[in-house]
Amino acid sequence: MKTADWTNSLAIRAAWMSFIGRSTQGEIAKRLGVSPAKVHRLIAHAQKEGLIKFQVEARPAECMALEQKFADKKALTNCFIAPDMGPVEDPFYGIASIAGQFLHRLLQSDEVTRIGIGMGRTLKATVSSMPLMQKPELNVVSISGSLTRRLSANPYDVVQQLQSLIGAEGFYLPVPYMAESKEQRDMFLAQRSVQELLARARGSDAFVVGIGALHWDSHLIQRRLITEVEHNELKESAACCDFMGRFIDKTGALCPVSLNDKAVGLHFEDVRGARVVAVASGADKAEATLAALNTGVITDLLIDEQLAQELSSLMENEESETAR
Amino acid sequence: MKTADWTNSLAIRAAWMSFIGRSTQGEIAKRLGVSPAKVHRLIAHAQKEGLIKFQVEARPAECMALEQKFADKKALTNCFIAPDMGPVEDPFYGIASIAGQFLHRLLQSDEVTRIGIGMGRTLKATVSSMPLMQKPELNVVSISGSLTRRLSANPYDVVQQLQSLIGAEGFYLPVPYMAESKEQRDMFLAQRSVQELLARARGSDAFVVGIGALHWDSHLIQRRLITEVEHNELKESAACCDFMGRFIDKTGALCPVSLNDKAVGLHFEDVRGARVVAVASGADKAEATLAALNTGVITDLLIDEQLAQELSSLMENEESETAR
DNA sequence: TCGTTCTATGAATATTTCTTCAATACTTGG
DNA sequence: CCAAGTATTGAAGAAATATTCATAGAACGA
Repeated sequence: MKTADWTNSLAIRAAWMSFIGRSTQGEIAKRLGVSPAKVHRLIAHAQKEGLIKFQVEARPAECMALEQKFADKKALTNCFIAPDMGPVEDPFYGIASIAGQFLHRLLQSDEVTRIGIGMGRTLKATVSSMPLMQKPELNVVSISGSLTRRLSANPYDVVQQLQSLIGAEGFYLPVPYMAESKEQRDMFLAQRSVQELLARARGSDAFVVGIGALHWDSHLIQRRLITEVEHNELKESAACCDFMGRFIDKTGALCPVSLNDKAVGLHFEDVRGARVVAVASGADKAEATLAALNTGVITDLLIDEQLAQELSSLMENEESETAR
Repeated sequence: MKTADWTNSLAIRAAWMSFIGRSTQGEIAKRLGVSPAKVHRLIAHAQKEGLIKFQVEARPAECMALEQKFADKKALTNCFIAPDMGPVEDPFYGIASIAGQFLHRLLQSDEVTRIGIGMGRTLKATVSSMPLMQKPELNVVSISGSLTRRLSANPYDVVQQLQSLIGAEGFYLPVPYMAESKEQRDMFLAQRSVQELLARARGSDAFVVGIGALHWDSHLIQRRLITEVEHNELKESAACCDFMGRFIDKTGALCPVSLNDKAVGLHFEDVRGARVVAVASGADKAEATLAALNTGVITDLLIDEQLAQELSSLMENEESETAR
């Protein structure tokens, strides 16, 4: 056995003894014939490798109450809220953990043979926290262009990652998220290969999408996916959400902006009626999330508690406005 | 909110912050506004409630090598070996953890709508370590009598536990594991209800069974499921394994003992060809496990490393004998 | 072969987690 | 309403875990 293998094996064994067997590192050290410090390092190594997964099989009552509320008011099949954990190293880990589990279950079930995947940091983190699984017959397809306008690869693309995680086949859409113009979009859409990929995407059994907020620091701006001119146009309109590349107002209606003729990916109307899982996190996504929910296409909502809190109060306002 | 609910909610939140958020108990205490000692107690509480699950997504190379060997030599679909963790509080926890995960996956998949369940400590521990899941449409059926000869309930019966874990319907076989005599067995089998239950059991998509070793301290003797006379008869024969209530020798053939006309549950020939998952642990089960494997009905084997080691050397012997 | 650099190790130490203990609050039976 | 028992609490101390540091050993280039 090679040294690296042997070290790894030892690390895994130490991890088992520590987490499953609940032995102390001292006991493990004695049993394995190494120093306690080494045991600690072995376990730390195994953790960094992502070999060890924790799972808390419950959520605080406050979260569950909000889940119920959202599910009722917005007719959701499922709603899960990751508890707020204060300022931690990785702010996505909570939502990623809960969404990862959900997605894992969804993909295990034999209902899904083809899954359409969107983009975003939260989605990326979600897939990172999923346990290994084998489901080679699954099709993983991109539902939106996954390049920047400069045609460089988008670092938040998750198809690749999910594909290799489950040993499945992946289909990218090698076009930008947003075309430069309506004409350029039509040019992309005229391509046979793009048409085929979009048709394939449309035929998915389930979709997993992120929700984009519109702020100056949102990744659309930061990553130069849209120009400042386009952004100003958005600001003039009532747009508060980028949902699947379309810009909508808080009622979930499309806004009359030129950008709405530039997205290359699937339209949210293309997925209406299918299983649509939305994953989002951060209180600043509240308006956007409400807007996306109001399109009525989302069936499953996975968010963190901060967003949930904010969303809850926004929904209160929405109701009192409607009542008036 | 009631006090108990609130405490629980707090415990769950503390658990999230500790395990998912990786905060120290001190940080959590500050954030939650309680003393560090209380945080520790909250987390300990959540652990005792079984709300926190650990998972090590890998096994040492030594285990995987043995898994491969067994899968090849005995034509298994799956083989998993739980790493040895030395003397720990609960010696079943390792195998239970790995078998629980396996069973969880098996039941998630839509292949299984009815599952036949055997008996035993290892099986009991396995079900205990399974995560909560909802699958109310699943049928859980007992494949063997689950009472003692004195018709008291058997503490190792797992149907009840699995049933309530997944919110499914459970079917017991309200007869002893072993009848007192062939005649008594026939009397039980003549009962309409028993026939129906056995027919239902036979129709299962998958079976999960334990493997019984024959020692003086085995639970057959200890729990007075057989008499000393019967046991002596077994000793005269070459029997080394109780597999689904039938006594077989190391080649997997039925032994000519009167006890083999007394089991009330399904015969292993009834399940041949179906998915048969065997769970066993402990080096003293090695002969019995080899015997059970040699019947050729087992498709999936879940054992611990001690048993695997012993089984491996027994298989070496078996081969050299056959070669002769 | 030698020297340089980088990595891996265990002892020492700092930090965190867990347990004990004394004190207080909360039940419960009279 | 009171008293005795029981459960809960935080502080303090014990145990375990994590980090630092000095050193030894391997890997690489000359």
